[in-house]
Amino acid sequence: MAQLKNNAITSRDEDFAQWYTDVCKKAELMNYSSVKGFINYLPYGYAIWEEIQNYLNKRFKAEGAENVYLPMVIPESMFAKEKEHVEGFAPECLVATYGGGKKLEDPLIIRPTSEILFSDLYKNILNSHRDLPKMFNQWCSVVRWEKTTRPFLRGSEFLWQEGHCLFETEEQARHNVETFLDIYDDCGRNVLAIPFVKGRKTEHEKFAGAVATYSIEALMHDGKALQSGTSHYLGTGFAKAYGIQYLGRNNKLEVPHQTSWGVSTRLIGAVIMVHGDDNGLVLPPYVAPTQVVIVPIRQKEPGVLEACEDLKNALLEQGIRVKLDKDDSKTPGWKFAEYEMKGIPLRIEVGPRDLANGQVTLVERLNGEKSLVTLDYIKENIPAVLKDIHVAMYNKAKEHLEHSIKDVENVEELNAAIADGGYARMAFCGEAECELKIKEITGGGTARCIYKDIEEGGKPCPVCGKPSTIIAYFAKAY
RNA sequence: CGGGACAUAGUACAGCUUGGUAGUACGCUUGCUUCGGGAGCAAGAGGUCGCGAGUUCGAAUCUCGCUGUUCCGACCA
Repeated sequence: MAQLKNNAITSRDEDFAQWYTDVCKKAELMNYSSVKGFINYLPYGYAIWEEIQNYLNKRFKAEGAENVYLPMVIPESMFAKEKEHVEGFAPECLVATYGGGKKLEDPLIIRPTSEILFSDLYKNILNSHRDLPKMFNQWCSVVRWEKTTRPFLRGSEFLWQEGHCLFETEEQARHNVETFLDIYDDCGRNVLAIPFVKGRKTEHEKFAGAVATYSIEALMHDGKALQSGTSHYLGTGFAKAYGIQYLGRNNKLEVPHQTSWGVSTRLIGAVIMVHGDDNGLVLPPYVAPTQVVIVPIRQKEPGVLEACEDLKNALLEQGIRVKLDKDDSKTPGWKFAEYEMKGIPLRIEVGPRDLANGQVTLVERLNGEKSLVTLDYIKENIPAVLKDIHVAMYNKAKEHLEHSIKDVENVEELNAAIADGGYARMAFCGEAECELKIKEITGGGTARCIYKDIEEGGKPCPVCGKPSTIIAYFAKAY
């Protein structure tokens, strides 16, 4: 383990991976549980997840999705029906084989995802075209027996939401896939201050059992991509395998078109790796569990705490998430460092010196800027300041993303671009074989998603020479 | 799943080579003084040295096995 002072973290540019782990631990987002590959989500980390949930739940419900909760286990016999799906997930399933001290005749698979259980549910409740569309979502955790785990990025168990919908027509289903991908994109733009590239996945990268997968892909500070959300058009494959049917407008049995979409606690990892710096976490204001922290200085002096409480109440009334730290066993300096580690967007320092002039000190986490402002200014302008910070963070991340994108035409250029970090756009035939070769040549570069389809007359694929059919974003990914 | 590193108090580490009383710093508790960038003094609490075998009169230290964490690959949200 790297040599660290007790409360210091590894420099971001010196060792990004270690920096990431340090931030997760020192900002008290998580710690390691005693179960291999499983983490404890600590209050501060979980609170970030709750902010994401709050935003998404509102958006989902506005689209007509309803929250449900289904069993966490799937009988093995039921699992086996959709062939591609099984092949994709079977290797990473955790299976319970004993119950009540007896060996189970039909072992229970801990859900790695719930397409099957939703299909089973829909089979039973769908009768008529009048029941459609059906849009169910569930917030839950899933288990995948990962070989390598990292906090929030890849865990044996992670928290997510999975929406599962049924539609009469392919068109409606495909529209739903787009709608929810856009909601995820909005969540990045409006809440996480993270810009994405988004698009369809290549055949090689798509979800096991899907007709088409779409994803949003973020760019981390170290130049690697992170798949941050997916939306799948499942076609009728699951419906057929699991016997979902309804009586259509024509009085004939029809098979519905299915979709599923999800984001996970991986988004927390994205926030850390997009915005964090050498002082720790930097949280975008709208996902920060605490947006403003008030630190009193010499709080026993008359008037200091009163002024703090007054400010706090004024901010609370405006719906701002504010914390007043009255713990006088910690010095202001300690608190400054602590709240910077935790990435709280704004800090207000309230001490007798400034207060005598009717002022307080306002400090921005993002750029460290300190300014002396009046109490009235605080009471009136914090929402605007938070918004400015959000915009600045989004723009900074967007500049990083856009600056990284390079258009390349052959494998040599692709290799160089990927070695530089960030995304490279290149036309190719879109076949899995070529993608695998590209991965080999570039030492791990994969097609993240498709930028554009080429209708006709594509240049020869740089790998196999067949006509190119797509232009894809390539990058190394987490 | 392969390759490397690591495992000693809540945290970060020393001690191991050459076996013989469990250490340091920070944190924690109590009290006082402090408070505008990780405070000072004083007195305390806190450990079956990851687990299991073996060698030995005696193991944190030597040997073997296991487990976990971490980094780099392969595989996947």
